[in-house]
Amino acid sequence: MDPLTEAQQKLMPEMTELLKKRYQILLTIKLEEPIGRRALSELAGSTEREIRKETDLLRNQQLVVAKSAGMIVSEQGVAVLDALRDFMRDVSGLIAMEKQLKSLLGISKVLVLPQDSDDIPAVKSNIGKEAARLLEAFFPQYKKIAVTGGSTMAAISKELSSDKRDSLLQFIAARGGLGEDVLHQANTIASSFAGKTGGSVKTLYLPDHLSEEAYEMMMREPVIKEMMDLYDQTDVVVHGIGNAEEIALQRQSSTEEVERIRSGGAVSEAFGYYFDKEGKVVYRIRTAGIQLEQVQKAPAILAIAGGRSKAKAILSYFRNAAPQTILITDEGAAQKILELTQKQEEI
Amino acid sequence: MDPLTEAQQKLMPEMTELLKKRYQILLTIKLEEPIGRRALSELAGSTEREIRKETDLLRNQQLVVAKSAGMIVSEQGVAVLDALRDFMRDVSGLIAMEKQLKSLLGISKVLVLPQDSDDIPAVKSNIGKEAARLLEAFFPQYKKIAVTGGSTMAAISKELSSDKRDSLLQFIAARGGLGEDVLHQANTIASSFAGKTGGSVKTLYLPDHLSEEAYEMMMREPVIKEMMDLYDQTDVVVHGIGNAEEIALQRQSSTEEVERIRSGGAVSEAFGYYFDKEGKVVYRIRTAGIQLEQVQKAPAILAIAGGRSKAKAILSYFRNAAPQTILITDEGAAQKILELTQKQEEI
DNA sequence: TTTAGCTGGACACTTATCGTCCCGCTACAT
DNA sequence: ATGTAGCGGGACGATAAGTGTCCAGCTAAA
Repeated sequence: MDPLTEAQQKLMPEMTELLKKRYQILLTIKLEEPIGRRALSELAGSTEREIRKETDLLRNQQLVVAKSAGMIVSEQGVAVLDALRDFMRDVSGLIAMEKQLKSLLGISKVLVLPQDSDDIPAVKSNIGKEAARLLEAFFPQYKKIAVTGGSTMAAISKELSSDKRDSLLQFIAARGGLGEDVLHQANTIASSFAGKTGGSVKTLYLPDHLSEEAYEMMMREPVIKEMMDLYDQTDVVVHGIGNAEEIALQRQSSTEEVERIRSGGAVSEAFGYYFDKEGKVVYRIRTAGIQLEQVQKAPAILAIAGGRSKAKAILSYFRNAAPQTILITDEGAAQKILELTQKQEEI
Repeated sequence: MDPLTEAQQKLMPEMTELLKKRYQILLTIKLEEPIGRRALSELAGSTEREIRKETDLLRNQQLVVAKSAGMIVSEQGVAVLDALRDFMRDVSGLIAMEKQLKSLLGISKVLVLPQDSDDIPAVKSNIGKEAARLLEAFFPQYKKIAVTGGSTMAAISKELSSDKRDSLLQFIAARGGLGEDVLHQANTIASSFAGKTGGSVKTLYLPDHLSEEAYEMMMREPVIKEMMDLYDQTDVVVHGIGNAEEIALQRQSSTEEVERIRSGGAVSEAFGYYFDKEGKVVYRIRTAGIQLEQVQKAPAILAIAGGRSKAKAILSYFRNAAPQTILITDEGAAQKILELTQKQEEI
């Protein structure tokens, strides 16, 4: 780190926290504009008064302007965000974390974003935005993109900029409809991606919890077979990583399933597979969808998960993840992962 | 200025003031160490509590350590001071001020130091220190140095580092003994300089307020004549600049003299000469000492004066000062000077 | 041995901050 | 056209933080 910055921090130790807080607020406003105090305080995870104090300051500094519909970031504000982006990543130690995680997880790229989405819901939007930027960078080269479901994936679709339209893009739902909220189903997300980018969409509608015979029969259907072939040609896989138990409960799985997941020691879940803490597959939901092998042979894989509560799941998943996988996460998760592994080393 | 710093300031406008304050306190401790809270609060011009709050912080940051004799700056603290020195000058706009003053006063070099010695007595020590560094840089080249009196000059002698000893140096009292405090007489200062540097000293003892005849007679004395010749060979002149009225009062001048000084519109004083606001000599104390012409033909001249109260005097003196003169002043004086000249331009 | 000056602790008091509610307004959806 | 949700700004008692001031105990120099 810059020796000047270090000296500043020595003389003003409160600077880092204060800068982080204000930067986060300004960033959140930018991501959600126009937004009011109350909504902002929800997203930032602080009280209305706190938000008010800081936004008053930001307004005085002419970084945001207050319109009747809410606050928006001024041109100057955007400039400040840009100027501080790398600095904030450095000063928070994010760059150092990325390096550590890269070697720890054995993958080529890790992106760690500020704060913790467990504390500050707005961090999810930022993760979504950066994931969207990364994904968009693949568009010229790769056209067949498989996407899963989940709120994390929804955040990405929100942040896809519509000025990168490309009608050749093909978004493929990586999984069939499951017992999840329809808004966060892979099918919904895939069509949302397509809508934002002007690409086409391939959805997969298969009810969850089929009997084995029904399942086998469906797999012989041409529409379904076509999807299975598409999975083989996938260029990019974009997926979230979940906590095994949470996901199992969300899906209203049968008690038998939950039992198998529990007894197998499942920690993480991704595209229908459950992994234990060694990264071994301990269970798989019997529904159509992309195969683990198909994911791993894709040229590019984006794995997205934030919040310290996901640390264990991330660690579990990356025990056997493909080396070309790119992880996009946040400070909270990254910190926790490094803590956990450090403890293990001590033992 | 660095765009990153600018962005930081936008997001944390209180940073500048806070940094300045803490930097100044740390610097003052360094200059006066070991020093206690009460003495420090006097020098810094703030309350004991304020000082205590900040020094507690500095101690927590391990920039200072508290010994029973007082606080001293740690190694880390010195590093912080060094790292921040140029930054503070930049962020306070001192560098910009120096440029403006250089062209305004028509001289080649101006050094502006932080804060205002009218508010913070410790600033004088800093001015003294920097003046000492500048003077020391001349030592290899120039050996004959004429010095005047005053508290400013005393501050320099305090800060002369004794590890630059040079027995060839010759310090010449630029003036005879005047009705001033003996501690701040040119003679005292000159011998103090000599003591610190290992050089020799030439003092000039002549009572103030001599009759004209006695004065003429003295001037024919060999000891005195020798001094007059030395003035001709002076390499460096180091002098302060005073407010005409203050100096006149300090010297317990006769009412006649004070009247002449007043009616002449004298604003500034330096080495016994009084200048009006156009820089014209309006009066000269009849005592032995260096001549204005002798000063102006010296290869190097250091003029030192700080505090906004000295702004008018500085401005007055530099109306006709030699272009090789170097001004060492502080933020308060510099700011006031620029304000004053800006007002004149508006009219 | 005395004394001056230092740190660290203590405490009442003032000041600023915070949580909370309300108001009038605007923009959008009905 | 009209209702309504959400906005910024104002206000104010409760509360926490900061401030001025003193004292005890200690150390080092005179």
